[in-house]
Amino acid sequence: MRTRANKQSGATIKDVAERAGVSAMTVSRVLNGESRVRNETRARVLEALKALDYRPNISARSLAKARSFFLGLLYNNPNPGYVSELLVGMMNRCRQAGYHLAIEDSGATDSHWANAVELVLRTSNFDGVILPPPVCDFPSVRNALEEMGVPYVRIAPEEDQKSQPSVVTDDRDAAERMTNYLLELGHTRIGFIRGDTEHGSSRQREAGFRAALDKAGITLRDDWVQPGRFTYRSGLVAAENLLRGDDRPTAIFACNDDMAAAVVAVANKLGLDVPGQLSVTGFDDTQTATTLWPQLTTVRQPIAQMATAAVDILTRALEQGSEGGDVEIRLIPCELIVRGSTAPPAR
Amino acid sequence: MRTRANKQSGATIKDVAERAGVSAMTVSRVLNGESRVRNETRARVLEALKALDYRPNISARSLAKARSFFLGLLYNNPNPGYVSELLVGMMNRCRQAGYHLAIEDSGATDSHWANAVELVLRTSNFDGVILPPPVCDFPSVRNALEEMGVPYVRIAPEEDQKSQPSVVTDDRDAAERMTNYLLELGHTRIGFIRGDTEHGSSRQREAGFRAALDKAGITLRDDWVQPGRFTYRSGLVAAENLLRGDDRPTAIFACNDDMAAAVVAVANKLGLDVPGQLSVTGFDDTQTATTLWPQLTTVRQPIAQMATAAVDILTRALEQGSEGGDVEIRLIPCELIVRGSTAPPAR
DNA sequence: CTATCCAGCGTTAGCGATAGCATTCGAGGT
DNA sequence: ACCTCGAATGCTATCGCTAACGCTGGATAG
Repeated sequence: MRTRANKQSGATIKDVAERAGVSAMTVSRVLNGESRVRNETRARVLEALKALDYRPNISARSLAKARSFFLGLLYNNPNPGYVSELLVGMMNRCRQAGYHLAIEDSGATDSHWANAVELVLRTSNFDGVILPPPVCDFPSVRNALEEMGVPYVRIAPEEDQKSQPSVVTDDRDAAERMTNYLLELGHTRIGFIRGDTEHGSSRQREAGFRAALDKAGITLRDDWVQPGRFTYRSGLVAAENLLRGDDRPTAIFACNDDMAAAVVAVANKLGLDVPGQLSVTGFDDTQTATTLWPQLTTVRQPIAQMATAAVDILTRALEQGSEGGDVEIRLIPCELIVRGSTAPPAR
Repeated sequence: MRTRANKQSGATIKDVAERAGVSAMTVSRVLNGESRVRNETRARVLEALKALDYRPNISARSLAKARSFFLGLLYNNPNPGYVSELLVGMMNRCRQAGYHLAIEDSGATDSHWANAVELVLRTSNFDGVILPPPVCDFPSVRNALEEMGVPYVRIAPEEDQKSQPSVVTDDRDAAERMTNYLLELGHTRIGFIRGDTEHGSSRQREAGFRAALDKAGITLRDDWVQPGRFTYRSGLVAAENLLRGDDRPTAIFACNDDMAAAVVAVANKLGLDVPGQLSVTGFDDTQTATTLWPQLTTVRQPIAQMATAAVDILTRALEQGSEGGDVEIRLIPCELIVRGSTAPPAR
């Protein structure tokens, strides 16, 4: 007889029942905090539970309940800081909700994912799946999930925001507020560095930036919008393009902190004082933002909050089953954080 | 009847068996690539499998096999880059080995962990657990695991390296090699910035550093060994202590890249050229090392390799069961990476 | 005083898969 | 022709737990 599963003690619900002088069903009821069990009976069961060091067999429970109590996180985010914060937030909430979190990754993008996802789901029985950016916008992944009938939440998706449960951010609005802040400081010559265009948030941020300039009646010069890929290195190139020559912007809005850091580096190399001669803003409020000197004015996304919200939405949907009412959407607003990298333009 | 578990298609092994005109047992055998099944039969089963879009129910399999096919990663590492790389490495290997990876965290340290770990294991049935640093050296965690009879591997543990399966690094040796490299460049005035003393690797690195100096017959000045906590900020303080005044070291060995970056920042502020007037070395070869200018000479730990090794060791031990032979220890050597932050001392 | 109801608990029947035999069937030995 | 043997496959009993329903006895209603 193989006792590997229950290791040493290996007390089953039956053993507990026997010791407490009740049926296994009653023990199960106590365990699940369920319905009516007399207090005295409950006490006896609890005593037996403790005495035998009972540990429920999750597989058996899952089988009977037709639920695995595992949520899957399908991620593919190259930003370790982001992922890390997300993970911690999710884990905490999962524990509270009685779920576990399993993670699956694949370095690939979009098309390669269909197979990976199918494979994963074929061998996992997740109750639900969480899709952070950019995976949340991969059609192949969403198709696979829908075909297999696996519930999922998306975090900060760009498309179809309303059709599926998701946690959405106001990237666009935050970018607009950030731009307004620069305008209020007196800047009119503002450069922009894009993020990876595969990320929806990247496009949102640009949209917000443009909207603010538009409303202020400022025309954006084409050569002041530079491509970037969220990496420090891409930021260097973009910054050099923006800052060479004398006819340069007095402020630069970079789509994330790493690229903003690159701007600061280039400015230093060119002998431009930040923020005296050049204001720089980032996005995300990662570690980089405060590691740098001067510290970056940036936009903070409450990542942990987004993580818990995602778990909440998903577990709630699972509890409700399919009768569940509306598609739940939760908006988590970003926060503008002003630090030392911005100032009024030199006159 | 609730079909929630198997969602739409919901074909069970029985359905497959029926369609293929065999017994469920035979299907199971095919699925597990097991023993003798006639080719023709196997083909029929495979066809049925595909036709019905069969997906095995992991819970049922786990129950019958007394194995969950889930490994738990208990982590508490504040370094997102490290964790992230670890995760990816583990996930890939887990997938290959037919396991899933579940993660559990708790912000707490040591003592607080006992409860957390117990709780986790009580509700999870992990087949085994992986302990990266610094959790691998928390006695409370190890005790809990041993009491519950859950197999585990440790990554880069400091204590009891031989008594339990683990993946070990040669931090000490690498630190010695790095120091020798500085000595060979001609440095004799070398400062050192410690890491978090809770991490075993931190102590190992210091030991290696001291050993190299010893062998070279160089006496280390007490005030040239500064405390640090692996953070950029702690590096700033340490660097200022080391570099103020004229009687300063010509090289600084920082226990990780972030602190080395801080040293470079302080040097720049003081107008010291790196590497002309000051050589700086880091450890870990994180993103920081190459983001900086000049790029850091550092030590690279093959984290992904350590991750896969850990999974390998654990799964192998699980397959073997308890008869398994020796405790498996795998050494993953570090690599010295020379970049631009080091040079011979100015004369 | 009897019918009704429900809290409190037990019984039964699976959930979907696999282990451990039992069974079948054809090949080869004597 | 009978027996042995092993490859290929089926049968049955779990694995540990819970849903669904059934039974009991006392409180309540009429």
